[in-house]
Amino acid sequence: MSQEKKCTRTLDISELKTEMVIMEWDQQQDIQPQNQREENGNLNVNNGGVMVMTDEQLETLRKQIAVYASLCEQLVQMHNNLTAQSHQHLTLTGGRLGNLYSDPLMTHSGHKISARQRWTPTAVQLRILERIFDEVTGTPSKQKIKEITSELSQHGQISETNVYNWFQNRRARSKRKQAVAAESEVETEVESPKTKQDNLPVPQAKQDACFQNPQITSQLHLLGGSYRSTHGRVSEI
Amino acid sequence: MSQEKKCTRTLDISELKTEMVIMEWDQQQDIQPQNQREENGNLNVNNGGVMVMTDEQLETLRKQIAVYASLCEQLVQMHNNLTAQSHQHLTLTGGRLGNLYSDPLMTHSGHKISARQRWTPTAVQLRILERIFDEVTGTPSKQKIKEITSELSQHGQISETNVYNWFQNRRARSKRKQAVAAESEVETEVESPKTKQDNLPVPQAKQDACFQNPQITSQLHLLGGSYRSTHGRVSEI
DNA sequence: GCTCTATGAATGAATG
DNA sequence: CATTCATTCATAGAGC
Repeated sequence: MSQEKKCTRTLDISELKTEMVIMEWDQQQDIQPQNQREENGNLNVNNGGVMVMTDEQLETLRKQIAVYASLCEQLVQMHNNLTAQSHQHLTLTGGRLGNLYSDPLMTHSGHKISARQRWTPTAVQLRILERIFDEVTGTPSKQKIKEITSELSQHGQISETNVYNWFQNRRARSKRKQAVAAESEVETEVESPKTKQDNLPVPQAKQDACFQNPQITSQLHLLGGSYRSTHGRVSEI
Repeated sequence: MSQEKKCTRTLDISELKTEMVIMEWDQQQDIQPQNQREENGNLNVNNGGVMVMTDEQLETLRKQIAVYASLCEQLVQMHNNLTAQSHQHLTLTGGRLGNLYSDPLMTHSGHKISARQRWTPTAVQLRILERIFDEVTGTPSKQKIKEITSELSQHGQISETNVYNWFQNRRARSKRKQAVAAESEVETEVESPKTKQDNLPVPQAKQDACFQNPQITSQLHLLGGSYRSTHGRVSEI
């Protein structure tokens, strides 16, 4: 990465921040336009299928949309700056959200490269899973799995097996992580005299000891993602 | 190294993260129905300027916001993937839902502790690993891993996880190499050389509607660029 | 410096 | 559950 690009990025982010602040204001209006259900007292819908709201509320909605639009624009801009050299660019076409459902991969020369086969939790699903994971001890029962699956299916393709596997893996890896963590805890107490490089001229040798700490390491992987920058490969959402 | 530069960016993004949490509240409505917000009185009040709109119109607004919100989330994820340094990650967490997220590793005053660095075996370590790899068939037991780690630590920073991963990868790739080699023998006779991206025989994706809100999934495809649904995990403190 | 590749690491799924 | 396998993601370095 070049120096210039970094500078640019920082700038973009700062601007983004500005917009977000506006959103906070919006949010303080405590309007819930997103709410799909006609909650009691939330929206006043009369018999004619007509909904009544104040100018102020409408204005809030509009502002929120504007903020999001602006946000998206800037995020896209940011992305383009980041990938300015050789990667693909994003485009936000007009205010209208077009329906470009085409997957570039699929449309290229009929060469179908398949999308991934294995399930990948969406951000939302993952959040929910993590929450449940913290709440519950042990692997959820069969019934519980069903419920969770049901809930998660609202946010993307998922099966009970996925959920089951996820909990199995999550538990196992959480456990192992702890074990290793405890291990390094002991190691840190005993200062090993030979831990440093008695071994010489390897330039890479200087490393922050922190990266060896499993606790930290796991947390470093905050949000993984599957974004393939090389070859411009794409797959579905 | 470029630690300072990363640090700078961390500052900006950490703040942005905070704002993003707020941004997300829209989406949370469907996910966390049990979370009660103070909705009463907000939309019913019509003192003075009263706005009347149909359900349809309202729905349009809602959708638009939802689309943008989702877009933003996706964009943020893309950003994370592009700037994959761990502490540059933006995070969208259900902050308003009692899921109080705080990154213990990152003081929001902007001082990062460490960046992720991946382990790189030294020449000596590699030689030892290769030797052991040839000696042993299959995966070394945990005990064995410990021993190896211990030995290798004489020659540089290393953790058991590193060793474990190394063997996993080494074995997997050795295997794959053989398979590909055998395959290409047959291939060369009949067909032109295949790229190594050519695997994954399963044709069409069955996870098209994999993103959270089904009604807006198609619109998310408006992004002409390459990205796909992400997987990832939230730090568990 | 920009791209490409080898490879460390993460993780869904499978197996015992 | 404990391990292992398979696949993919991300990146440090090599090469142009």
